Amino acid sequence: MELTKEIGKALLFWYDHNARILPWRADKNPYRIWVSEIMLQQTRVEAVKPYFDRFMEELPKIKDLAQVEEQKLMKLWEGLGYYNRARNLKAAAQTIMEKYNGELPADYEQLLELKGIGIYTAGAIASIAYDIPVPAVDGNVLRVMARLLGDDSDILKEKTKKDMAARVMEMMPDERAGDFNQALIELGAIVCVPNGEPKCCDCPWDTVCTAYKKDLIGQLPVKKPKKKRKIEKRTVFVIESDGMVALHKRDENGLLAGLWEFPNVLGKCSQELVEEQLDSWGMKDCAYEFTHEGKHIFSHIEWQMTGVLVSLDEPVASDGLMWVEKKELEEEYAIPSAFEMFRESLQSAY
DNA sequence: AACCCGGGGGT
DNA sequence: ACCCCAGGGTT
Repeated sequence: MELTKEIGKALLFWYDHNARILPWRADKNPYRIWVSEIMLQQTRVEAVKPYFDRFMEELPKIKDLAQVEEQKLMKLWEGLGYYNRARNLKAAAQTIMEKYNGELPADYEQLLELKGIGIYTAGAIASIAYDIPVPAVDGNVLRVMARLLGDDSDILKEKTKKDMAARVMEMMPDERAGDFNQALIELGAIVCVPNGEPKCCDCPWDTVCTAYKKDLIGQLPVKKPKKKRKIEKRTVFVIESDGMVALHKRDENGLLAGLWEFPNVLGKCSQELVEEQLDSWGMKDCAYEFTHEGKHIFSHIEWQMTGVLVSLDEPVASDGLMWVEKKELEEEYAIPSAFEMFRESLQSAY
């Protein structure tokens, strides 16, 4: 089907009357737009909101981000997931200080070279912050375009993304590239939704949408199915003594890299295995109790966890364990959400 | 191209 | 249980 600038303008008109008011839409500050785009990667608007303002308040300038301590950075990101996004953000900030005089470059190719900025994000920043006419094709746009065109290509394929980007450019108005890209995304987020019935009656494209006309909305877009999650059983130890708790720093590579956790081991431990493990930490014959079972679901792994609460008369120095005050734990140490449920057994330990 | 990387909300 | 989300990096 033929896509025209007129179709694009109709969407822009709709956006002008329906755009949500969001913290990062208050102005066109490139730094704010950059941070918001990174936070929004694979993350819903509602999840980002509480993090964004706090982040900008703590690190108002790119220079602040370039100099922030790792520990503080992780604490600001705690619970948001995909923690390498934050590390890449800092690395890119340092590059910007060194190479670009502290200013985010107004150039698609230069943006693309920065860590954590891929094809989508480079397009989003270039268009939204600088009104450079480039596409910004995310999951929303792919869904909207597949339906608009009645296209059953696998939207996860790189070729499909490239083709769709070219089709987007056919509609892009001569001005307001950023608003147009955001309009496409906005349409996908609040009208042409993925779960449940899309609100086609509210869509500015109801008269041109191929999927709507041919009643294919339920069958588009096409995505290759993903593989199943693996299940991992773990035993998690909440070890406390005198207002302090033992933490372990995760490996710098892999899942939840470099974050803090309650010490834990693979597998569901029997009493014997629990005592063996405590023994290896030099906590022989101490009081402990099994607390609760819980699960945490990641994209590709499911943790089924068993909690063990250990109360010691005094902290014991053990290899790989670090004792911290409970207050420090809350204010300084970033602990991923998977362990959230075990914080409560810490409360009840007093 | 396939895999890894979080967490939460909707159905 | 399964879907998806303002994706990017690594292999």
